[in-house]
Amino acid sequence: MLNQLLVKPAQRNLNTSRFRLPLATLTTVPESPPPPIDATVAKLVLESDPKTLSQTLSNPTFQWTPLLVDNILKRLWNHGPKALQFFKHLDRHPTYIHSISSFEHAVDIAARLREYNTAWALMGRMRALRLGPTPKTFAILAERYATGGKAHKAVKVFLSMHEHGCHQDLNSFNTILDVLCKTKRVEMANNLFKTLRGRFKCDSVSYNIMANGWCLIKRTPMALQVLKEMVERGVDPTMVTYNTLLKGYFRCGQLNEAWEFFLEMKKRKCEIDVVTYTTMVHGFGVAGEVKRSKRVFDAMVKEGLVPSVATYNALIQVLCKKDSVQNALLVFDEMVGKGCVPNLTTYNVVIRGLCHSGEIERGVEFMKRMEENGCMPSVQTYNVVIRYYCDEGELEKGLELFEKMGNGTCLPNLDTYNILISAMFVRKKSEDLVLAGKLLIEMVGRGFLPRKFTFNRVLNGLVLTGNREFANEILRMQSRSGRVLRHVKL
DNA sequence: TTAGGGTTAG
Repeated sequence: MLNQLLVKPAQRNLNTSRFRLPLATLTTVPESPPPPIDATVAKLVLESDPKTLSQTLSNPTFQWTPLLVDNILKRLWNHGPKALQFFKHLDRHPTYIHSISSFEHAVDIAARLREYNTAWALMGRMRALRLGPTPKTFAILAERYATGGKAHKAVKVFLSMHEHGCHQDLNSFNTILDVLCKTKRVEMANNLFKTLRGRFKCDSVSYNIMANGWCLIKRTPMALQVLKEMVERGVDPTMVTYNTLLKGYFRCGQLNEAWEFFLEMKKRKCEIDVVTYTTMVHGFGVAGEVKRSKRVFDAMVKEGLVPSVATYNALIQVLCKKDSVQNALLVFDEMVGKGCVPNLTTYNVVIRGLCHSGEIERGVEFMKRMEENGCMPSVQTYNVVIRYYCDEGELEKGLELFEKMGNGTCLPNLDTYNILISAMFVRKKSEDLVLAGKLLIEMVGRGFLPRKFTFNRVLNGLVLTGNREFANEILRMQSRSGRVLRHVKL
């Protein structure tokens, strides 16, 4: 098993005679069910040589459409460099022209890799083709700057929109406020809000975004202040405003205040909605008040409101965490019985619950079940199961799932690599450390930056297990990547 | 991709 993994990605899956066949032939291979075309092409891109990729993609067998290209980019999401390679090669195609949404995916991917120059170049190309950039393109770039720790750049992006041929309006202003708030730069958002709220004629959405921002950083009094201000300025609070504040109280562990606020909402004849109830079910439950959580759920049904998938998910998670998986599964069956279709989150919550109570195999069964029900396991699903396998010392089973991800349609992400690399230190075996090194190299190649801690840990591990040569190889890779993370002397 | 409720460890 380990040996298989040690093979470089390019050499993996060499049963690729299928690969060279035109796609028309591929569909006749008696394999059931045939993978969707975007999965096939994504795999082809992953395993092909960058030098010949253009030629491969020029094959007239491929019927490129914006939808197909978008789906391929989504599949390659967790292999940014390959995704961009694919996009750029196709950009040189003699007849096909990328759509706005494909460009926006590419901008997103480039900015996530912190290749901001590439992102700007793509936007320049959009403009040259008269496809944009659109307000959404700027929103994407701003969000990537903000999540990459460059909030000031995000604001600059917004302020410079008009210079790139894109008009600033209230929507784009609200978007930048939201981006800053969601990345916890609430003070910065507040400054921008105070400075420009007159110019953009802020509406309830703007105030709701700010209130939510303060709640996210647990400063509920400031959120109340926003509520007060909006009323003073003649902007009516909405259900979103109230639900935001309610959630804020729960986030701070202020259960009594949350309850009082809920009663106040009722007293003022607010049309308490399903979001209000979901917030309550979740809030009381995760605080350990399972009975109260269930009571709220029952009260909601009694009042004639229909629980949504999110409401069921909240209750199921609460039962998994604070009660028993058995009871959570009863609720799962109940929701299905009532015709409420479980979604990805439902399955992920149940699978985590099962794994946490030591029933990993049942969790894996649920993975099969979700697939049968047309809900494909996500990278989070895999990560949960892999993590619990590793915690239980079943590294091989975790690696088996990891292999399945690589072969199939759900590429591993940063978390997956971190989980597996950490697991490689448990047995203190030389071969495990070598595998950790291979994983480290692979993740860097896919555009994920390991933390310094991870780098040093792997290097130290390799040196201590006598793999000095390999440790040096990793160091060379590290210096090639232009980042000096080394704190270890070999 | 203009706002609020479900997945992220005890």
